[in-house]
Amino acid sequence: MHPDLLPTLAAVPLFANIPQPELVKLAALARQENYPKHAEIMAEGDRSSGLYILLSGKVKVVLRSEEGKEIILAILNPTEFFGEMALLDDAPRSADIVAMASTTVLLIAKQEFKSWLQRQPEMAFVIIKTLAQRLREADQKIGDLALMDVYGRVARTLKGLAKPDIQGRMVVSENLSQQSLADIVGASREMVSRTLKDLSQVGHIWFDGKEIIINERAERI
Amino acid sequence: MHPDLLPTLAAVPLFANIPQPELVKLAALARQENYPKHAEIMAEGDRSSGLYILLSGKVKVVLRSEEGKEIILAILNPTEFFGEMALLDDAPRSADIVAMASTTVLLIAKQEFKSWLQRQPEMAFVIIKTLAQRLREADQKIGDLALMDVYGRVARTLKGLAKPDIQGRMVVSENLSQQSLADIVGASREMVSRTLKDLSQVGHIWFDGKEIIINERAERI
DNA sequence: AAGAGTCTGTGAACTAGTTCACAACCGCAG
DNA sequence: CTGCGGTTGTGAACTAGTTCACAGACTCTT
Repeated sequence: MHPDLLPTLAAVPLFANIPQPELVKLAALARQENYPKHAEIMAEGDRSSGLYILLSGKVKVVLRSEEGKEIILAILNPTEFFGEMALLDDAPRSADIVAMASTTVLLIAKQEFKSWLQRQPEMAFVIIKTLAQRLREADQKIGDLALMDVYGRVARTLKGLAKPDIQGRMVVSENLSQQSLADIVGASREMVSRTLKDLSQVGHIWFDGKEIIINERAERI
Repeated sequence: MHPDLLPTLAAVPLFANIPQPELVKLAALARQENYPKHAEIMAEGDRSSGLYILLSGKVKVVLRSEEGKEIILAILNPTEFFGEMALLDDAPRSADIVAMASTTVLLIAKQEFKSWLQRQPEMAFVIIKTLAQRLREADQKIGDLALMDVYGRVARTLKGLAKPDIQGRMVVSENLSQQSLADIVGASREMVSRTLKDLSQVGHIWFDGKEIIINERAERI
């Protein structure tokens, strides 16, 4: 077991309210796995292997068409979990999980997790909240795809990805390629390129090296 | 209280495993409400009022753009519930609920529901499963919108709506207008009209009065 | 520092889907 | 039966977005 696993576990929202000694037991039972960039952590159609907790790195949840087009459903960061859905309803996975950087995950076996869920009803609530949150975001994305044009989707996505930096500016730092952004908004890479140009010409965004700064004063970016 | 409420309640999946006497208490606490066709049961931005259980009728969950375009996120039928999301995370509603026919709902107050959830952990599991199911469907819809053309989306949607009838044929009976179908797949009414024509010309579907029969033998409808 | 691979910008042709406009149709209230 | 609101079919013009093609910029690696 990795030495600093325990403090990391304590920071996972899913394990909030779980007493320290219990976490130690969990850490002993769980397995750590490492994946290089671009590795497929789970593939569509897989039967569930367990609950994954992202310890470091970054993963994307994607769907792919036969022609190779892909859409990113979500990007997950450390302390977030995935794999719970297939776990809970025993249906095969419906999306792929791909490492966007070198990442390590903690894998909790299905049975292990289920018995935990029974003993720690608090965890069930965290899961409910997370699922509700994700469903809300998914519904919004459906709305965006059906009701907005590419310009609007790109603008909204940037806003969603931005986090305040030290100077209080809203910054998208992710080091996100135009292709990834295109896969998030469901548009072609070229279209995203043109849209970013437009947005920066109107003054809604500007570039600082690899980062994108967002002008919050524009109400309708 | 409506006389045959109790048997109806017993059929609600959310209340599976809840002992009869408890259900009686619940029925006493809950309120019934009626809505005519087209009525807005909940509007976007509302604060949560409680958990709604659909007793009879049919509702749609929709998002609307400023220009009046709308996309149907889901259609709910009796025994299904809604309103749980705003309830659980206290965020304002993100979609509208509109009656598609004359409908009656059972409204359980927020506090009521929450204390139930505490006392009946079984209910939490049902909710988790339902949310997981809905999230799965939402993700699929995102994939459809981003990766398929209108033809594919209409075909898939029809398949999803179809239910086997007495003769074992897969039938969409819902009495669904082309406009509604268009709002489900995220396309224009005209496009749906043309697509249905195509699908029936190729022999993937055909019409029997108001019903649409789906040819299952076509693997790739 | 050179070369390979990846990412970005942009013009031009193309196409899926929208929008508009209108005729025909259906079902039902009076 | 008659008329009227909602639904459907279809042509034609238009447009947002895709696809293709290619040039330039950037960034690793060795």
